[in-house]
Amino acid sequence: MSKKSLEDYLKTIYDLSRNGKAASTSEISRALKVTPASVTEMLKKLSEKNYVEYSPYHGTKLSDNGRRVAEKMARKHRLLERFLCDVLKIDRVKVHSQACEMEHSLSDDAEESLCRLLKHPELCPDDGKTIPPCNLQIHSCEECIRLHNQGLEEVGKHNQNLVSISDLKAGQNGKVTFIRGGHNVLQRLLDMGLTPGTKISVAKVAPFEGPVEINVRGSRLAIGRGIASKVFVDSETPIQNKGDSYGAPPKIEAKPK
Amino acid sequence: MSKKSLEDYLKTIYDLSRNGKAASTSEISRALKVTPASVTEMLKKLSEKNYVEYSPYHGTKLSDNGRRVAEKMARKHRLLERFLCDVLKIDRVKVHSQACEMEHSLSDDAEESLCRLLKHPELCPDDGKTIPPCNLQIHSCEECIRLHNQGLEEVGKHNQNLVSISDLKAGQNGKVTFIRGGHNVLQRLLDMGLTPGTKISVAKVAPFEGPVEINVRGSRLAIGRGIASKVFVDSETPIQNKGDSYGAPPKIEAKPK
DNA sequence: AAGATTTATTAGGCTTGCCTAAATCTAGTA
DNA sequence: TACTAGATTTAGGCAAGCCTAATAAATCTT
Repeated sequence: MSKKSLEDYLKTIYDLSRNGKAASTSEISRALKVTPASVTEMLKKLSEKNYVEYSPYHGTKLSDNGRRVAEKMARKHRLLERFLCDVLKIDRVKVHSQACEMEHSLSDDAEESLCRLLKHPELCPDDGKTIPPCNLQIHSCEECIRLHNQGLEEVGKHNQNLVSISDLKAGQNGKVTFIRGGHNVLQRLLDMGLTPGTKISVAKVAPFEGPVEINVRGSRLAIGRGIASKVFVDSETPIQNKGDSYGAPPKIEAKPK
Repeated sequence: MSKKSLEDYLKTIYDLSRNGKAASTSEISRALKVTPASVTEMLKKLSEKNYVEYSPYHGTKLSDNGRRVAEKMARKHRLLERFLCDVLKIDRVKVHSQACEMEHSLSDDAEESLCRLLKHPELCPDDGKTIPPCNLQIHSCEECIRLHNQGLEEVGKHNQNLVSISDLKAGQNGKVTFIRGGHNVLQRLLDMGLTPGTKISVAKVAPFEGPVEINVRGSRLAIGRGIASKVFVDSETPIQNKGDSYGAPPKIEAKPK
């Protein structure tokens, strides 16, 4: 399977299953402009390689593995859009398709440099979706800049699926792992005791972009949605599985030749 | 034929035939890391589509058409190297391979913006080769900036194969069409009468990067190699055909089925 | 200038990702 | 619960780009 088609399929499934539901074959087919038959074929391969959980006739979801890849692509795509838009001043309507082309060939090195160049942006210019954080083994954008200034080229990578607190539902919990933003943000969070390593759980999520209430070290804390979106946790409870439309997915088996 | 393989083959042939000689099948095969058999197959297709002049057993050269594509790719590649190197500060040894990946997906829009962002660079950081000029219908980098500041998005494109005066051999001639550089360069050339539209011919080329003597409007002029490399002409005599290793290339015919 | 060596081409296959047409499953409706 | 429309999967094919092995042309040697 070529890198490009792997990435395209995973990205598509990622986008289609953001609501927690499994992506249907026909949705994928429409999004990628290939026939449903081709999609089925591909899903079997992706499932074999453990990128997706494919349940014939019932839809497809990403595995942790697949989500990792998809999130990486989403990050590269959105950073590229920002770059094309903010730096190269490309017409906003052309930005999306050009980023789609380039996302497959942007190296991880270039991705990180681009992130620093763009000052660690938060949102995609095209659709306002948040840009997933990097997978470097660091705890904040501050640290990224500091390490880079010190000339440390090689920074370890982790593979966690980080989720912003603002994307968590009430009841979910996790450990603070990454903070997006500079001095100010970092300082404010420090003051509230929300430093990397801290375990939190979400108590209540106010509707309409209102504040999020979280439990930290026994006490209750309300933080605005804005700042919550800058705090990423390594989630302990599986996210987005409540809209699950089937139980234990019947494993697909390779047909005998 | 996919865009990527088309571009890869043409770029390879372009690089291999810079000395004016036809590229051999085995050289291409080595460069692209595919077997000679695969190269032969591809050359037939490229020849059918008029990208190359393929003379079985005797080597391959780019057609004007093919050179245009190859030059475009070379430009994108080298601009990308500059960008990765100068702006993203990517390790110099990694820059070439990353640019190779990205060159196929960089749009023409982005190419031009990148050129402006990088201040119309002249040389590739990797190997010091010159970056081919853009194919916009303008006569200098000055004009590019001016038009862009006026917010004129759409500028016509021409399709000429521009060649730097410093790449011409004695006896070749052409019409000045594009000048790379800002005010200073433009002014100096203006003073010498070398403005866009002027016809020139090369009288003598001094060895070891020495000056180039050219005939302009009846008088003789010696200019340094440095400034000569900034003046591009639309060449009237076919360039690089003296090392020709075969006469009229026997046309390949499609075999009957 | 005739064989030996290198270089290039042809023939025949393989894999990937796509397609169309036919069969099969699911879900909604009577 | 049986039927049907729509969604999905299976079966069989095709084109692109690559490969290996066999053949043919060009070039080198003596």
